[in-house]
This record gives sequence, structure tokens and C-alpha cells, in this order.
Amino acid sequence: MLTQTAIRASAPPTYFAAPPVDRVVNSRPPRDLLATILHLIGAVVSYRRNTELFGENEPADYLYKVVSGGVRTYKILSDGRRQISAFYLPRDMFGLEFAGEYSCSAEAISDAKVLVVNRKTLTALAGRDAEIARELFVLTARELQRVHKRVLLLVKTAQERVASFLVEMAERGSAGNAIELPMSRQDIADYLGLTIETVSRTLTSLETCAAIEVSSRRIVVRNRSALNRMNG
Amino acid sequence: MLTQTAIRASAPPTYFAAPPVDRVVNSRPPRDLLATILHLIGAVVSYRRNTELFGENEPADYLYKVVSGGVRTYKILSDGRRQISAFYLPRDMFGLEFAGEYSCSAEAISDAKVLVVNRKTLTALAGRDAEIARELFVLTARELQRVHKRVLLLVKTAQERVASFLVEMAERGSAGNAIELPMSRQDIADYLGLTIETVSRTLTSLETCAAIEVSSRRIVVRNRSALNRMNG
DNA sequence: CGATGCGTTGATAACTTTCAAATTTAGTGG
DNA sequence: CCACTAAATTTGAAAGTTATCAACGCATCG
Repeated sequence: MLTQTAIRASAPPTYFAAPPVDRVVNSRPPRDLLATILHLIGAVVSYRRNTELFGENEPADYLYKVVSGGVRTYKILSDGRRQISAFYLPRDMFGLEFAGEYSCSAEAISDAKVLVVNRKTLTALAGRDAEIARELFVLTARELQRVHKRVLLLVKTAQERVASFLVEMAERGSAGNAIELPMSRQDIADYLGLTIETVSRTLTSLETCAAIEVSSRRIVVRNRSALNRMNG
Repeated sequence: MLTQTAIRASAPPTYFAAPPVDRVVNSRPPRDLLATILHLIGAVVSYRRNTELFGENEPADYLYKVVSGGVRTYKILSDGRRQISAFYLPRDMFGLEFAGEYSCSAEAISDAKVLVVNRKTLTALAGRDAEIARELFVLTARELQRVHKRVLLLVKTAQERVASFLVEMAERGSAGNAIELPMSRQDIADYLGLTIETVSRTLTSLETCAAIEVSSRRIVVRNRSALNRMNG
């Protein structure tokens, strides 16, 4: 089903030598201290579409931040179904783990550039700088919120799920009313716990009732309040 | 639907004065430092069945730990549906929030005794003692894992959800194969994103196929491997 | 072209909800 | 302890929703 072996070989990312920590730590955080530091101690790695960044149960040695493109994290259920946990878009971070291993696999949904950060390095910095530790904690909290939102989404009807998904993507993309979906219908289906056919039909019906316009992966929201009303 | 006003009045819990922090912090953690500290700085409060501990969007001033009985946290969706986020049983903690407000409401599912801990006090301690901070972080991580598990559960069929739920409760209760459910069928339904009728029917069918025995809220697992097989 | 991947549409089957009613359980007062 | 009432749970039948199976359209690519 998946062709993710190729890139794996190129994955073990090199990262820069120890950064000028003290200077960074002692200066006032410019805007987003964590972001600055990540760029100092991380390396940008390119992944091609559908290639794997890491696999479930592998040692969680790295933390990631999307620079461009998109990434999906997912689990394969025992019966072969795939449940997508999250989509990560530019500026999103992922790969934060508390056990020593990744709890999901991660793949690029499009050609993507990703900042790869050694976890130990970052942890060490967090140990020295409370501000960094705090920002990491905030990230975790945000992740928790996101998952909670997902739970609420999954108890809804197909139409509500798709509508919620579109609203979410519109908010994250923030390109007015146009949404350029980076992921396939199958990805959306596996994210929403629906089949690809149901996603397709629901999009069509949303278009029929004039809430959106669909042309392949480009979606324009025509009636956002209607969408929001459908969110349940 | 809910009768939670009565207790609210009695809720604002008094907690003991500042504990002998230094002594505690400097000694070796006995077993579970956090548990010890919570009991020192917290107060046990009793809640009767179906009474509210806190409501969504209230200031999250307290942290809770179940002493006896059980607690449910939930949200009410815009259409009136209730989504239960989690059940908390003795020794479970809840009410950890990162924003200043609770993101769920909480009610006792049975008469319950709950250790109520002032959040500021605990946060102050965590600032002084890395061990406490670490344990709080672990709690958060565990919460995140739990929610992730829930997401996986919600994409499954009704039978898989109920089977998973029973397995989960059996593991947590750990009283051999007997499960004494503290919550109603409606609670279970709202937790699993099903209707009460579907939960009831599914239990009956699990009983018919000899996987479990049901007598009201007491459930005996007869064939755990069959249950596990159904988990998906 | 012909193959391949992706998305849409249709018909049917399976599953879950809804509505209604019967049955059991729990709580209360005598 | 029993009778009675309210609440909780189970069961049945019908309706609604989503999945499954199958076919088709439409691009891209060798």
C-alpha cells in the first residue's frame, strides 16, 4: 500500500554542532525563542511525497517542525485500517513524545521540507532555560487540545465531520475562503474515520447546497456560516 | 437533565495551610512523591452522585484526585448531545489545565470522595522541585496517550467500541474478570459516541456469544481473548 | 495509446439510530 | 420487609446513515 522505504535511508539527519547556547539563552527572546533555537540546532531535511519520516515504535530521537509541504501521522490498526492522527502544515511541530518511542508513523503528504531537531539537545536546553521548557509544555498542551477537538469531531455525523474539517483547514491555511488541500481524499477519509466515497459524496452535497465550491483539491468556502452550523 | 446545582454551593473547598514543604522536598521520595504531597496540601471533599465538581470555562483553580467513587468529565455539544471525555476512578487525577479555564465539566458518577488541590500551590511546589514538575508532566503525557487511545476507539464499530471499553475497565479495575461498572449505560453511550440502545444491544450480543456475562452493572469477562479480538 | 492513480457516482447491504413499549432495578414510605 | 413509584435498562420494528462493491471519468505518464 505504501512506498516509504526509499527515503528512510536518507533520513538519519545530520544536525549542526552544539549551538551558541549561552548567547541565545541570555538574550531577550526575540519573538519566538523556541522557533529561533530550533532553526539554530536543527537541520532542514527534504522528503518526497509519501515517504516516511519515522515509524511507530522507533526511538523518538528527533523532533520535527514543518517548513514547507505537509506531513501526516498515523497508525495502522490490526485489521489494516489506517487512522490518521493529524496533519501538520508549515510552522507546526510534531514528534513530541514522552515515552522513548514514536506512537505514530509519519509520512510526507506532499514534497516537504522539515526541520529536524535532536531531542536530547533540545531537552538539555530546556533543562537550562525555563522559557524553552515552558514553550515545549505549551506545545504539548496544544497537542492535547487538538486531540480533544478530534474526539469531539469523531462522534459527529459524516456531514459534520467534513464541515468541521473544512473549517479547520480554512482557519489553518488562512488564505481567505480558498482552501488548497494538500492531502488526498483517502487521507481525509482516514482522518475523519469515514470512507473515501462518503467524503466525496459529502463534498458534493455541500457543493449542491451552495456551502462550498469543489474543484479537485481546491475548495472555496461560499457560505461559512452554513458550514459552521453543520459543525454540530 | 442534570441536577448539579445543589453541591456547587458547598464546593469551594478549603485546603490546608502551606505544608511543611522543605521537609518533604528534601527527603527521598517515599514511593510516589506527588501522591504524598497532594495529600498534604489537598483537602478531601465529598460529592454526591450527579453533582458537579466544576463546570466548563470556570477558572481552573484546582486539581483533583479521586479517592473513592468515580467522576466523569464531559462537554455539551451545541445540539445538546453530551460527549463524555473520560471516566476517572480512584487514584486517577484530573483537572490539569493549561489554559486558565476548565475545558470540560466534571460530575460525580457515584458518591465520591475527591482530593482537591489548589493549583497555584502545586505549581509553586513544582517550580521548586523538578521531581514534582516531572510527575505533573508525566500525568499530562498520560492524559495525552489516553485521548489518543480514545480517538482510535471512536473510529471503530459499536461492537469494537464496547469490547474495548470493557477491556479498558477490566484493566483499570483489575478485580480479576469481574467488572463493577460505576457508570450508567447512558454514560457509557456518551463516552463511546453511541446510543444507549446500541450499548445495551451490544452487551446482550456479547453475552449471547459467551464473551461476557451481564447482570446490571456487574459484568464478568468469560472470554477475554474473544473480547480482545473484537477490539479491532 | 494503454496503464495507473485519483476521484466521483450508483446500487445495495450492513450498521446504527430513532421511536415506542416492555421489563427490570433502585429508592421510598408504610 | 413489602408495596409502590421513578429511573434505568432491554427489546422490537422501522427509518436513516454509512460502508461496500462496482463502474465510470479524468487526468498524468511512459
